[in-house]
Formats: sequence, C-alpha cells, structure tokens
Amino acid sequence: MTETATEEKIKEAARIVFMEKGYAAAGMRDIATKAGVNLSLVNYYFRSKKNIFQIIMLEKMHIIFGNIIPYMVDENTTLEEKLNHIATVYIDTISEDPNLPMFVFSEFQKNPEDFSFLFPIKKINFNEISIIKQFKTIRPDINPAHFMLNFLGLTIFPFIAAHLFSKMNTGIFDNIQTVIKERKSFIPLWMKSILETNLTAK
Amino acid sequence: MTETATEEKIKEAARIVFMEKGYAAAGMRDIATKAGVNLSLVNYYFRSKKNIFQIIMLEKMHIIFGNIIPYMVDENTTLEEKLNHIATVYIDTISEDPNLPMFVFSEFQKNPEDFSFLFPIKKINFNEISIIKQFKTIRPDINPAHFMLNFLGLTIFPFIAAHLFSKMNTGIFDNIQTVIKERKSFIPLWMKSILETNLTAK
DNA sequence: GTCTATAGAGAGATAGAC
DNA sequence: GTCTATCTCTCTATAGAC
Repeated sequence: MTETATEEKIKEAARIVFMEKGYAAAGMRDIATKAGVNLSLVNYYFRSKKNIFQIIMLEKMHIIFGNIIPYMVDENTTLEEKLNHIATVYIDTISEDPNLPMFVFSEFQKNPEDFSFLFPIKKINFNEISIIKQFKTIRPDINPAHFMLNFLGLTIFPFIAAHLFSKMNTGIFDNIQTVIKERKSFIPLWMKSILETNLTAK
Repeated sequence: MTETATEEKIKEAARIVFMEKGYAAAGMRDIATKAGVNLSLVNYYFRSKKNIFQIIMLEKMHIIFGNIIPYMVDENTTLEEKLNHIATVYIDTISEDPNLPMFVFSEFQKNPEDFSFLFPIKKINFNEISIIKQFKTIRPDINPAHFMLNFLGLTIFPFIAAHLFSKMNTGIFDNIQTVIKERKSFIPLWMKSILETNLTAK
C-alpha cells in the first residue's frame, strides 16, 4: 500500500472525530489522541486541519452520492427497478455510517465555498439522466424535483432525525434502526403510490 | 417589556450567529459585533456562551415542535384534516427560518446531554396522541413510526437538503423554495396514497 | 518519521473604572 | 449598564533535536 500505517491511523481517527463533532469542534489534538500518535504527526502528514477535513469530506461525498448516481443514470433498468435497488443499497450503505447524511448536509451548509469545488456531480444535468427521463414520461405534469425530494426524503430523513427522535421517549421511535431497515421494501411501494397520485383532486 | 433593548439586541444577534455557524464555530465576539455592543455586555446579560446558546436552542425547539404537537393531539379533527393543516402551517413556519430543522437536529446530535433536559415534549407518549390513534385504526398492520417518518420526511427533508442540492447545478433544484411551497397541497395527497398502499404486494 | 517545546493567534470570561 | 484592559486557557502550526 502507498499509505503508511501511521497515515492511515490518523485518517481513520479523523473520520471518527470529524463525524462526531463536526469541523469546528474537532481538534487536531482529538485526532492525534484517538489515533494514538503525537500531535505534530497529524500536521506532518496532512499539513493543516482544513486539508485533512477536505480529504475526509471528499470521501464522504463519494459514499453519499457515488453509491446512488450510477443507478440513477443506468439506461437499462426500469424506474421500478431503480427505486427498489437504490432504496435497498442506500439504506444498507448509510446504516453502516448513520451520521453520514447529517454530516455532509450540515458541514456543507456551514461552509459552501470550501466544498463547491469537490463536486464530481456538479456537471450532471439531472434533466438528462435516466431516472428523471423515466419519471417525466410517467408524470410530465409534475416537477421532477418533487420526485427526488420524495424519494430521498423517505430514504434519508430517518437517519437525520434518528438521534433526536429516539431520545425523546415518544414510545414509537425506540428501535429506530430496525424500523429504518423495514423501509427498504416499503419505500419502493410507497413511491409507486405517490407516482400514481392524482394531484388535481380535492 | 421586561427585557432591555440591549439584551434583546444581543439575543437577536445570537440567534443569527448560532444559526449560521453552529455552536462550536460561533464566537462571543461575533455576537457582540453583530449586536453592535461591547463584548463584555454579552457576558453581563447572559453569563456564558453555553447559557445563551441553550436559551436560543429552547426557543428554536419550541418553534419546531410547538407548532406541530398541538395539531397532532387535537381530538376534534380527522386525520386528513391534521395532515392538511400541519403540512401547510409547518411549511409556512419553517420557510421563514429555513435552516431551523438542520440547526436543531445537528446541534442536538453533537451534544445530546446538553439538551435532553430541554424537552417539554419528553413526556408525550405518542401511542396515545390523536394522530397516532387515528393512524392505528386505519393501518394497525404498520408501525406508526413509519407514518411519522414519512410525513416529516416529505415535509422537513427538503429544507435540510436545499442548500446542497441547489448548489450542485442539477437543473431541477433551481427554485427550490418555490418547489417547497408547492408541496403544501401535494403532501397531504401523497400521504393519503401512502396510507392506502398495500405493503404485502410484490 | 517521530519526538519535545513553543510560537502566535484566538477563544471565553472577569476585574474594575466610570 | 457600559466601557477598557487583561487573565487564562486552548487552539493550530512549526522549529529543531533525534
């Protein structure tokens, strides 16, 4: 491997510390301690806090978007297959790192300038990717943004709300991680119903 | 009023600074400057950074939950009326302060211990509030957690994702604030479809 | 590559004059 | 109530010995 053991230990510690505390509250000392190395080694390998953070952020962006875009652009699957596949894969992926969505959305919001250059996704015109084209043939009357917000909201929001909801003793969010996994098979069916909903009613 | 003009100026500045930067990155000097007052006045009125933050957080918690719980517990409205009412009121309320959901979820996650005592909601047993009882009579086969996650996901997630999505040039999230407002009438209809979805199918 | 030691900037908080 | 000045601590980052 090209990375030394020390470098990888520091990177792994940085992943944990940044994900737990966010950029601002994370300290270089936290990272060094968690990695079991001397403070100055963190700077030796990564030069600055901002630099190591951007490396971690780029990794996380790839996980959160890189695992979803390829299925969205695939011209050889139906819309139903896409929804099935993405819901399943995505919930499994994020379940291994459940704070990922909050981390990415929240850190991006705080310093958009620092990350706008990180977009490999930046160039993608959603109007021309398969999943949106398929949606448009079924529902030309609805802005595809609604479709994406619905799908991602049903899939991702539970991870974002999990901490707060499970701590507020409501009696219904006690095994929220189990509930989230049930959603793998439910979300595609709910999305189908949403797709068929007549919005001019009432 | 019981609060002096200075105290209120500081509080308003604190609201803005904390919402923009989060607790960790916000500085007492930021707050003083934004309020147009001397640094030591912030400590004079609020004694510590943590203290003023908790005051703001409590306020924000009341906005995000206080505007929704009363409608959920109301025994005199149907489930359909609740969904209509909440979706509309909530989207209007949060639109005035669109970073509110991210702020509350994100700051809570980072320091749960600091805020667990802030719950006025803590004692509410969701299994006994009207909206959940109504849901259970319609769908006794589904965990009510799904119902709440669906409704709140459709309603709140767009606010959380808005920043990131609108900056990634997808071509479909350009007027996302307008899109979000359209959802006021759509969400109740989508929820109706979701409620009627047969989940044993396939 | 890894350590000790420290520079230099910035933070939260307070003492004390007015 | 409001100011100036400052204490004390902690942070990122680096210089320099090994």
